[in-house]
Amino acid sequence: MTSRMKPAIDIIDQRVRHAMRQVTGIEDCSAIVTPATNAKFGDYQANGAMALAKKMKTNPRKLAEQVIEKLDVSDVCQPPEIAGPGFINLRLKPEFVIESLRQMHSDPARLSIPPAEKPRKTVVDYSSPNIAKQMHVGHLRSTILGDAICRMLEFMNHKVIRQNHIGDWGTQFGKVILALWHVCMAIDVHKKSYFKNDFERLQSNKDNKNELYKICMQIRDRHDKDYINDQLEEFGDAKKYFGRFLEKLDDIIDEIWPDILLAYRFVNLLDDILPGMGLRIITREKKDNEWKPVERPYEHLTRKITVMLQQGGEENCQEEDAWHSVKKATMEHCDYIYQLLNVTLEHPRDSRGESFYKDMLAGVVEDLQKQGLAVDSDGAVCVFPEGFKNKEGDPLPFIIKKSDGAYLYATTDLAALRYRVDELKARRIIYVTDSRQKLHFDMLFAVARKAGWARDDVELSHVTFGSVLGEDGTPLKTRSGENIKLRELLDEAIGRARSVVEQKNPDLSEDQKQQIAKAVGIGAVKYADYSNNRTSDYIFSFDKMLAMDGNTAPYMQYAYARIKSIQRKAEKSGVDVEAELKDLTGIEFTQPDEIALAKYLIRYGEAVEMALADYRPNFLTNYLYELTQKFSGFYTNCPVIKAPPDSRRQRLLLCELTAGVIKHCLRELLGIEVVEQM
RNA sequence: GCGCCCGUAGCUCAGUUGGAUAGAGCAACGGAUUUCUAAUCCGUGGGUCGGGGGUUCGAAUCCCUCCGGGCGUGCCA
Repeated sequence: MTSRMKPAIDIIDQRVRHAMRQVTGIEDCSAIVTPATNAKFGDYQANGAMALAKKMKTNPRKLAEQVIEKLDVSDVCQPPEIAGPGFINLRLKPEFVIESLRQMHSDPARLSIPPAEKPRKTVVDYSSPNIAKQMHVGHLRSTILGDAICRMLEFMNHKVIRQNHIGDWGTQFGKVILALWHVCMAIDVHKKSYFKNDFERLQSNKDNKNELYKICMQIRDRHDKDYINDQLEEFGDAKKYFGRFLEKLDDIIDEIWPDILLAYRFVNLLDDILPGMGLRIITREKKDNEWKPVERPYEHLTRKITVMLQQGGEENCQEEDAWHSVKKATMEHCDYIYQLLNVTLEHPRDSRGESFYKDMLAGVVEDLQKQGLAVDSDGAVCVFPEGFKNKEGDPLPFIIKKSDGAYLYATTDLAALRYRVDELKARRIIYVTDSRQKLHFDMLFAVARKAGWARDDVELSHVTFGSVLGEDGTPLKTRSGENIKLRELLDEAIGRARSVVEQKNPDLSEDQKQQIAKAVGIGAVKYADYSNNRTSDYIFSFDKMLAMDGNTAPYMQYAYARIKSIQRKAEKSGVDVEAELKDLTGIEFTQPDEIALAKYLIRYGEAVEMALADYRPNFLTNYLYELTQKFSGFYTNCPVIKAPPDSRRQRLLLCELTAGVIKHCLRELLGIEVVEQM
């Protein structure tokens, strides 16, 4: 039976608080226990007496003296000391440190970290790629940050429900369908990929308005002709070619996938350019049960398709299959990236895209109207939550239905939130998106609270993060201004790691080299992200993240590999490491490097706690970095294999636990692989 | 205009409800290798914590103000 103890800092905090309560009679005293700022003050310090003395207007030093009289920490620390204006300094007892190490050793799965006392069912909403787009750097942070949060929560025994809120509904829905139609026309009618040519022409003329107008007019003319050509009167919209094309789509989609991606970008680009040009396009609308050709502004086309689809109905049902095909192909790509990144997100298990909520959207709007929270405003349906103002100082709207009848992400997010609370029984919902969406989530939460869809027993939090920047300090893009594909970025990381392995350790087998390159390359990208404070932007640099010095994945992996090497060598020289660590009595650390490492090892639980409290993995990486630095000092000054048996045994223990912590933190909590040699 | 975030060493960044002398890495300079992986370690220099004011035993941290930057701000997500 293994016993698990709270981190020392929590034990001390509790005891000091108790003592403060006894002295002052005040219930909620705050002990403010932190790691000592300087080793000469001990291991921990309690600053709470000073803060409390201020509140009570008494002498802080005297209060501190009264507190330590009542303070019983004799099982954990040496007698406390008071310093300066009223710091209470605490030094861990060697026996406590050694006992803690023993417990960690006897509990390799948890390293003696107790699970949460009150597990909470938690929904984590993260990654959220878009349909018909390849994942790019913009998805990196949400995906891996969300993954680390899920891993940490699960480690602490919370029930986690991952929700990949895929962007598969809304405006881009119409764009995808239009893009598919272009691909169909290109293949079946024109027998050539005209949109590729058009796309390039539009791009290369982006500063020449006259030329753009001419190109758009040509595109419009072809579109009109194709559109009329694609009609079958008795069936309605786009049936002659497009209908047949959709029937075979599933079989050919892999082959034409690059075309679909390009056509999608073509439609997007066109949508950016068209407004203000006044070009009109032929389409049809059903009036009195009869289809009538009508002219509409070209730029309204994708929106029109979107609305048709959101309205559903028999006439609009042909796209359903197309939709599934595109989604399937997109998610296969995403799954590949997830596997490469080693994140615990799987399609379809964790997917619940925007489209999942489509039938709940009307109900969301209705219910808010019934409650009197949603009102008409300029033709749109809006909620005006308290405390939000626009530039004129007027109430800021949370728009849940557009004037053209379409729903927005506000509506979808409300429906999703309601579903998560009512159906998934979430008691905490964590949204991992970039900080630019802060206002949206603040308003979302305000509306959900006001509507009674999230009560006080449900915690809502928006975990924000900054942008990934290029070396020039602007958002990371290719030279031509496009988002960098995640796939390409990761491949390059692996390639760079590979060449380092090749250089440093050419004798390894092909398999080993590739395995190390992958672990190091992917690990480097993820670790670099984790080690930055999530709220700030950071500059992406392969050279820095793959450096062997400093707070990088390779440095941690190297430390781990060195320990493994020691253990292998020890075995080779006839030491049975496991047997040696069976009996852990009579240990006594004498070397400063041993003591520093031992004391730092037992603080792993503290680091996990801090990282989870604020969803900041950089606390974990900071801890790992300090741990490995302390290990390096130990490694340099304390030989293991050549040490006398008693000394060797306790040094092997430190090695074993250091490796255990590195591996657990990297692999279990951050999803970064370790390697036995590198 | 208003709101949110940010400004820490030449560069990239940490800094745990306000705590003792503000820390790393890179770059620069100087050392260490017959030694368990030198993909390493040790040392040196480098700071008006954007400026100013305030709160107090004590401020990079909290408040005010100014300067500089990023993002957001009614029908994208």
